[in-house]
Amino acid sequence: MDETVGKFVEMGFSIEIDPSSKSKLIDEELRCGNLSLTCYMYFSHSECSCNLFFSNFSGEIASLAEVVDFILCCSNGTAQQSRSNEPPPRRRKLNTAMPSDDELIHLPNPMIGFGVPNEPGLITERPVPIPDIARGPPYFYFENVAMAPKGVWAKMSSHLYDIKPEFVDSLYFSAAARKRGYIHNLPIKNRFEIQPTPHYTIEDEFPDTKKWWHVWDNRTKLNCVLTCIASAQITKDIRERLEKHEGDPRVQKDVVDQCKRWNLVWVGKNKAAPLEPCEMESLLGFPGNYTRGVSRRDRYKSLGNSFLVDTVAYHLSVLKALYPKGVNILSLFTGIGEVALHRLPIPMKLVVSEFRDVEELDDHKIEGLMDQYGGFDLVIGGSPCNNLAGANRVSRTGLEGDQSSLFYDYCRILEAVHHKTHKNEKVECLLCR
DNA sequence: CCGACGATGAGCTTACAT
DNA sequence: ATGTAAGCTCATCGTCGG
Repeated sequence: MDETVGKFVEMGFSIEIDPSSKSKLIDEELRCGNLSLTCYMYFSHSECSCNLFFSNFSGEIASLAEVVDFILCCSNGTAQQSRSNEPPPRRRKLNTAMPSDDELIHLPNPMIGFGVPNEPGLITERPVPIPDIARGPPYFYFENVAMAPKGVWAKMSSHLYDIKPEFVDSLYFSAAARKRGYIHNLPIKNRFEIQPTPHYTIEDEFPDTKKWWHVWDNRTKLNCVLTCIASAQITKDIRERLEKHEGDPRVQKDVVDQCKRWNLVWVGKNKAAPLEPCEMESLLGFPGNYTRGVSRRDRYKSLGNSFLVDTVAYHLSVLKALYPKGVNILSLFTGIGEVALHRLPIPMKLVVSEFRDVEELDDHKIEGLMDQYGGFDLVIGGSPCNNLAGANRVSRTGLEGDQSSLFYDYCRILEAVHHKTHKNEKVECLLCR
């Protein structure tokens, strides 16, 4: 690794490697005349190795010929980095360091992670143990969409101590599906459900819908709650079609498809409507009117971006025995982890959350907060899924996307907390002696 | 400016048939 | 083993009326 970097330095590139970071992606654009390559270096702390990738101007993996041309051009001494005066050309981000087939992470079926209440398949030992370096405290809990583009979960795992993700569909904790992956270093023994237990079917969750529910609509679970809902026009069209073509099985199938597409429930005669914000709150395990105070549209948006409280609380429930006096929490990207903890009930000594911008939370600030409050027991957060989510037609650009790349800030902050925690431990040990 | 609406598929999975 | 079909998804953008 050092040799490779050394050669680049000889060629006139200044590639900075942060020695405090154990795992890092360096994305540097190199230019030479009219040639342009992007260099990706990816460090894996599990393998203590460095992988080097190049992409060409189009964002594809550069051919050997392109790399050779570039190096020859550079050796004439005309190489420069793009940070100079002129703006860099627009380029697509490369999906870097795609793992090979045997490294890809496949989604389990059924999607129950290490087990869920009321279902067989519960295990209390991880099939792949947590590496020593990642053993808590500090504990961490990271969340994102399960069905991310290929290779994303393998990469996120490699940046989080190679801990294998736990994929859980929250339909085992509610009346709606929600397929999510969680990377965490929590114990998995002696988890427990929070009370009261949730409603597991649409009928139990929304009893008023039962009398309007058509027999040919055999859904018992809703689909994943998204950030947008159907317009009133769709409800109107469904009603008109059903009244016009009563009993037509083809129309009925189309209607059910629409209901699945837009997550509609039957709230009147032939009236299929989207959920109200307060109904979504209940479905996701939040207190009533939790998101009240902003526009309806914004409520839907934040609810679509939420955790499912009962799922998260089930995973976090093991903290109750570990921290009977309360948990110091650093919450990133979202304040929803706190709700899950409120419902446990685990006493919370502190929650630091809702940072306007995680990028502003640098190592210095983290150390200051930890000195001030006595460290963090749990770092919880779900990084932005915008560029990973299947519903995104415009910019599903992967982990390096504009929003989703904030994942690396989660890693950075976690690493800083980790580092500081262990540094303090050492001081304590010396004092003990 | 704010909020509601409609148009905009791909990428990945599983299930099933061949 | 391989092909085919069906199903699902923490969304974004421009427009338009208030």
